[in-house]
Amino acid sequence: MLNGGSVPKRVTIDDVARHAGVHKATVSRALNAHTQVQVNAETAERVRAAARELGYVPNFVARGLRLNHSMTVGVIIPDVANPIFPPIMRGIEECLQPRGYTALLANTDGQSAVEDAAFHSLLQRRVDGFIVATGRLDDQPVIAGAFGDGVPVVMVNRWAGSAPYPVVTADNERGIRAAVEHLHELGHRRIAHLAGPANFSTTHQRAEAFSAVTASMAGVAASVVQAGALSAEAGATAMDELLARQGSSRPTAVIAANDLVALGAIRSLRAHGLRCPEDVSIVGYNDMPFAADFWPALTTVRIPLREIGLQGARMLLDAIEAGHQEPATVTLPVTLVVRGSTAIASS
Amino acid sequence: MLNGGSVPKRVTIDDVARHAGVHKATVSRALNAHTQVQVNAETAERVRAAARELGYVPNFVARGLRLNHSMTVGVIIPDVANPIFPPIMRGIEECLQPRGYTALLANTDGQSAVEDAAFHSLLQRRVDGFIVATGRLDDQPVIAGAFGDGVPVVMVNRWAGSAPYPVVTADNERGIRAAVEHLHELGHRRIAHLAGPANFSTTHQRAEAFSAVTASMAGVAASVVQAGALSAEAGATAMDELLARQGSSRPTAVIAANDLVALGAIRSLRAHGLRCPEDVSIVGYNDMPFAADFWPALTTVRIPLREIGLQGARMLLDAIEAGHQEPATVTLPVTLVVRGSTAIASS
DNA sequence: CTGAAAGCGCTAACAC
DNA sequence: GTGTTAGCGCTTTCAG
Repeated sequence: MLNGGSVPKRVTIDDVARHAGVHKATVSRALNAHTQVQVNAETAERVRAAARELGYVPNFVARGLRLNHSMTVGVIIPDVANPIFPPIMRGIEECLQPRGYTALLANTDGQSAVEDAAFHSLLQRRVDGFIVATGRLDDQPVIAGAFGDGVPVVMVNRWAGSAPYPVVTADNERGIRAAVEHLHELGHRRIAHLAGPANFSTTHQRAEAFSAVTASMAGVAASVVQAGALSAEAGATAMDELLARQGSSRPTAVIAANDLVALGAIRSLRAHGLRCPEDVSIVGYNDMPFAADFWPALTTVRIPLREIGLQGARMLLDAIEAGHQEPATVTLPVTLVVRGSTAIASS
Repeated sequence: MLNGGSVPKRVTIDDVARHAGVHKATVSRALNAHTQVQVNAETAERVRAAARELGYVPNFVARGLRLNHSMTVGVIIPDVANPIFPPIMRGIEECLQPRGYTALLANTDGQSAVEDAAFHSLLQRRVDGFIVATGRLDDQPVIAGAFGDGVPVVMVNRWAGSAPYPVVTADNERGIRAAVEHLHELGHRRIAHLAGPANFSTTHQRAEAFSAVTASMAGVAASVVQAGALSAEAGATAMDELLARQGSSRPTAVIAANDLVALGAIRSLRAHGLRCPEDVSIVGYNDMPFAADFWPALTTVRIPLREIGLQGARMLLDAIEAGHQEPATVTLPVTLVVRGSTAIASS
């Protein structure tokens, strides 16, 4: 049996004090970089030695209670298993770790109830701030409520409709424009958009941009079909619908709301005996990990996932440390990555 | 400006007590499911009303300090962006959340120094236990040291050499056996293994199993080449080496240490003008997300990632709540998933 | 430069 | 059924 029943009592600052023959206040001062100067060099050394010998591990929760912070931030995402989030989280961690913070993670599966519960749970744990990736344009009263609690929040990737939080996102308008222009240059004139849910800021903007950009191009016939979700299944269904409805004036190219939807569209094409890119070109969005290993390798708009996380975390920590935050919006640049799923229009 | 400079003072249990006209101890009792019975029903209702009106959020860190637990577990993984970990984390969360725990996440990139720092940082935050996925067969003194601290640890997927911790993993021997038998049935007689690092328990076992299984099969010529890491790049390099070295007696099938290595092997094949599966069959390991969307769709050994996380978390929480743990090993079953990357041997 | 004392927000004896 | 008291482990005035 490991740890047979009784946990060995953890060593506290008092133990170290006793062992070094000083008062615990002196130990505290000696061990904190900030206050180290206040204590005699050799006393400090004696304290450090005592701490080492006893295997002292400072208790951050006690310290946090006293100092009113937890050095902890809550990260709320829909689903770690959605491939765009891991890179964002890496970016977040990259910023947090050297600054002494750690992330408390919560998945919500996009369900409001779970989201509220997670938010509340993290609030109870006194996280110093939130990074939320579950923004929806329709109301999110609970998240919006953090505003009143004075806990800083930054939105990443998507933003919320109601709450005036800072957000770091990528440039949807330019991404879509690049995709449309790429297809246009390849000779495509009938282009469709497999749009994502209208209550995500990202997919909403992409759909708007698609309409705006195609409307301004002479000779381009644009159509939009709605995908019910940002999944391959929904993408396949939407593509089925497009293929059924269009008859002879079928589009020769489609821009999907994201890579998962694009993946579904490719499956649908295959199921209909059509080839990508020979019969229909497809462009995705996000450049999710392994997008280059699909068949065909996906042409897609790359968004700087890691950078979004990094900047979001940086903005949050700055706000935490400053004690207030400004509702800034930072929009990061995107780039079109041309691979095998787009080709010259055949018809 | 949001939260203009001064954070609104958080409401405490004392505020609620004052507002409800009772003592804070009564508030505590009224609000804790456990002790609710001790208080008069209408007093309790008055307290709840007061809490609601004031927007009281219990402070878990204060409570944790008093109760000596944090309702928090540390999850140490090499890299969230490695596709096998998100499903494991989902499994972990699935168990943690309903039981009131939340996960503190740390990535280590497989570097011992980072790992030690993460471990220490989580220890300072007084996590109630650890789930570690970074096991290595060679020594990990810091992780092993947790043993002495009396903090429960469970290893998931990989295990460590030195520390006697419980572990939940998948059956490597059977997985490799299934892969070899599948290839044998397809007529392959020259089979190679692209082995992973020998200091991971998983890839070590797979390599051992490969040798054992092929040795017991008449007429099978087996060879092993070492991949330097579990990445597509390392897989491609290893495959290059295999292709260069084998000359005319080139293997007709290869079993990779994992899907990433398999992906690299496929790229190498393509670079050499060889086709998969027509010229060489490839089987991966893990059935990582999107393995079915690669080209060709990967035949691979599926390991129950989510289940590994789920069970690992369950074992940990049980140990935390019991106050001690037994060094159990649970080995979960695997299944071979046959897709497009394996075919009948052509030569 | 160091010690004494107070208190962060909470819960658990212990009274009554 | 409810109030009083003490104290979890730490940092920070305030004295000296």
